[in-house]
Amino acid sequence: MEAVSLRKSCKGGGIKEEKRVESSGNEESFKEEIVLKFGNGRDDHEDHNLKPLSPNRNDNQMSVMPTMDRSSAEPNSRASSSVQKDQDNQLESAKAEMGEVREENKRLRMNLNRIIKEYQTLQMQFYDIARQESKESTNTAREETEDPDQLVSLSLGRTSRDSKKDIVKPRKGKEDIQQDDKEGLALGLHCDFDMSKTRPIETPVKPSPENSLEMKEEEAGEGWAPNKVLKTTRSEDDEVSQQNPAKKARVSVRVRCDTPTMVDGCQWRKYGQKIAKGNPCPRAYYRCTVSPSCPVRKQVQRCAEDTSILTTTYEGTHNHPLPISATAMASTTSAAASMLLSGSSTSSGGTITSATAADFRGLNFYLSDHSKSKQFYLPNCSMSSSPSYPTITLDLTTPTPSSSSSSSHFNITSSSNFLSTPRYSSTNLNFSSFESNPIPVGVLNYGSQTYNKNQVNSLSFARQPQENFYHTFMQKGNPNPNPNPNPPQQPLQTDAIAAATKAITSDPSFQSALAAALTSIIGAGGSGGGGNPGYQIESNKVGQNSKFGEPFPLVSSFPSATPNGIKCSSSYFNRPPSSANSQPGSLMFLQPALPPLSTSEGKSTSPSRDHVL
DNA sequence: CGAGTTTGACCTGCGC
DNA sequence: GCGCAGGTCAAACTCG
Repeated sequence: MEAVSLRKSCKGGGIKEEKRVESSGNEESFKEEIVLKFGNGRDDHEDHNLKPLSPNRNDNQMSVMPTMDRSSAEPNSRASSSVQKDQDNQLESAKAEMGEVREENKRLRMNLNRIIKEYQTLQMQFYDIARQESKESTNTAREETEDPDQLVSLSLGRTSRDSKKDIVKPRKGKEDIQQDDKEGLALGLHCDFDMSKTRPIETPVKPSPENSLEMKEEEAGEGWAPNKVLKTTRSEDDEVSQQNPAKKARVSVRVRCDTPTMVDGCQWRKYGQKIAKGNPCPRAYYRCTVSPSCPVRKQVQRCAEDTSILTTTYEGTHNHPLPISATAMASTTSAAASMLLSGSSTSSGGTITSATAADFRGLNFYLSDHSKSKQFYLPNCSMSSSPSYPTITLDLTTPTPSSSSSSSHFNITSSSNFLSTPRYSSTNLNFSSFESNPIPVGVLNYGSQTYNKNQVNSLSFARQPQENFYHTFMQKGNPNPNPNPNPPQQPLQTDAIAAATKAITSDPSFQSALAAALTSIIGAGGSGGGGNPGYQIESNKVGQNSKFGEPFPLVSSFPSATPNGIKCSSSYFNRPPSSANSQPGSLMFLQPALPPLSTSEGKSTSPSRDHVL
């Protein structure tokens, strides 16, 4: 996909040429794209990245051009010379594009900085308001500030209790977290609350300036009218949903696995099963049983046309502490949900919503308007989603033949629908083909603090220069400059990096979503084959065996290089610590700071993890 | 025997 | 108002 656009500009190739390039050499093309995207600030990195990668592209060209020459009936000698020229032209145009990308990155960075500042300002303002409110309701405040469990509670949405706590919780939590024993976990989670403090989405009763703004946008834009939610919610969720329309955001995770359900670290009890229309495969309904009052539910259904694809839809907010293994998924879904809502409700400018497909290049970010189409974007999975709920889908399956991303491996595609102010939207993150792409396992570093167990890699989403971020990945993923060390592996890495970079610079809230998603991918890729079949998806009962009373590791480690793919992307979520025996790298599941569910304030100020962490 | 699953009935929202 | 479909309930059943 990216290769197409690049070669277009370089060679002015026709459609036929583009198609060939895309089909035969997109992996190398992705490398090239990554270089362009990441080589934005420092020449040394640019050079380092470009030089070893250029041969790849040339090799790719060599493999492609003869075919094209044959089609144009040119002699071989002329063909080779033209290939040389093409290569030179490509180099030049690539350099030119690098410059453009550099400029773009600068702009994005400036935007990001500005957003961070705005966020900080608004946060301060909100804290002042919150303190005033907390004085008025000191009783409730004391109660809830004394609840330590809230520090590790993840939210897909917000509950009324959460909101109170959010308001009450003083800012200190953000600093305390860094000294917390459970740093890795608490960090993101706490940031989540920090975000929620600045984005009190569930207080229609007590409208603050932010809230009123949000409500306006929701009603006008997304149509997240509270009335509608009130209608659709039922007894258990009434308390929550009445106050929080965003509570109903759903996150679907599509994984390819053969087991009945995927293990996400949480404890579920099946309470129903139904044959949904259009899909002969029954949909199973599960309820979180970690806490009796936990309102979180999930639906599990196999894809009708590809029964190996399992779609798990999460809905609701955990009102209890989560084990690490569960927070991995919870953070992913939460991040995705937050991204969905912030993205779908964001009016414009500087965020992912304004990014065009061309901007994202390797990224595919699908948003479908459920008010118009009730189906997910993937034609091979027709699981319908309620039009009442915005749904984001993390697609962890291999790309389908009909997928527009062809063989891209990390796709977050922005469709025009995204820009069309959908009433109810569905977002799709397509992290494809990681089965065959064991990514180097790194440590996700969401801020200035590195939560690094084995000090193998440092994958920074916050303050590390992108060049380092990329370079680290490249070193790990492709230590050998050999043009074809392991073709299937590289694209995912580079694509993921490109995706991360672009997304991060585009939208801080998306940063969290992407970070969590990357975490998933990395873990999945690393935990796959390599003689660890036990890491593959487990049955529900197996998952239940990991009782929550047992200690959960703070750090989950995975083999960094596994030749074989995995069958279920979520396998790592419940992976026992003992299984991390052969890890050259390790992965710590940090909780990305998730702006809980979007508000207009969050949109305009785009809370940044950089700031929080 | 307790916990979890199955499954038919029931409830609710929505479109016509 | 009616029918459809999604979602939930709860008694019966299964399993360890």
